[in-house]
Parts: sequence; C-alpha cells; structure tokens
Amino acid sequence: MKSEPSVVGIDDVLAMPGKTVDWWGVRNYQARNFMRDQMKVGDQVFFYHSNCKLPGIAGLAEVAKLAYPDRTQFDPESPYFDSKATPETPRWMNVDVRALRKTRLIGLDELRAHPELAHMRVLQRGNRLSITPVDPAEWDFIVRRLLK
DNA sequence: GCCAACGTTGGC
DNA sequence: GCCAACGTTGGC
Repeated sequence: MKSEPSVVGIDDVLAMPGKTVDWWGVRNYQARNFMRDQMKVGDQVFFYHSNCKLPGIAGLAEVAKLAYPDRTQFDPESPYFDSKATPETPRWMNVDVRALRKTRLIGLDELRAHPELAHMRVLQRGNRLSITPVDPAEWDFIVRRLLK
C-alpha cells in the first residue's frame, strides 16, 4: 500500500493511537475494490513510500479493520469530497491499517534488481495503482531475504 | 518540472 | 458504446 510520506509516512502511523490509520483518499476503483473485496483483518501489508525522494518499502503493517465508507468523501472541505456519495450510497471505501514496525528502506531500484521480484505488480511498467496484491512468494522473499 | 502511462469524462 | 480530450500518478 502506497502512501506519500509528506502526507502520512510510516513514522506518522506508528505515532498514531493504536498505530492505526484509516486509509482515506483512495479514488481509484481498482484500488478500492482490492480493499473492499479482498482485504481481511490480519492480512500483511508492505507500507510503501511513494512520490518522495527515496521511494520504496518503509515498513510492515497489517489490515486492522474491514473496509467501510471513507469519511473524506462526505466532507465538503476535503479535496477528496465526492458530491455523488451519500452515507446511504457511499462510493469510496477504506480499510484500517496498523503499522507493525519500520524497516530499513528497500528502494525501488533494489526491488527491481531482484529477478525473484520481476513480476511484482507494483514494479510493472506504467503501474499507477496505489494498492496492489503481493504474491506470497514475493512477500517471503522480501521478508526473509531482504529484511534479514 | 517533465512526461509516459493509464484512468475518467462527456459529446456524439 | 466509441474515443478524443483531459486529468492524475509517480518515477526520474
């Protein structure tokens, strides 16, 4: 799951109550559907820093709550306000994410350097999704080989 | 700040 | 339902 550290970084989440944040602001249907349809409490998550000087994996996290309506879609003051969304018919959903720990930063260049990760969705050319599934083999490789 | 890649919008 | 125009993402 990508987040811009200038908005919410891994350190910010670790400092939040319960080390947990609602993953507000996703406005892409595919990314929303991953949260709404596939993510379960306890699912493991790479916390990825994007749109920053050193993009890459910055922490480990887990899903703390099943998807529910994103609060920012109802807030006229928010840039994420959606005039077509109502509490009865919400359009955008998010899960809660609990940060587990900070990791060393595994940069994009490092991730790309490993053939074992060549098919990672987040590394594919032109990928713009802020949330992508991670193959269990890819997860294991990163946690066991790169984080030891 | 550039721009490739891709998503969304809206006229037809 | 097509698709041109436009908007957004995000690495560089």
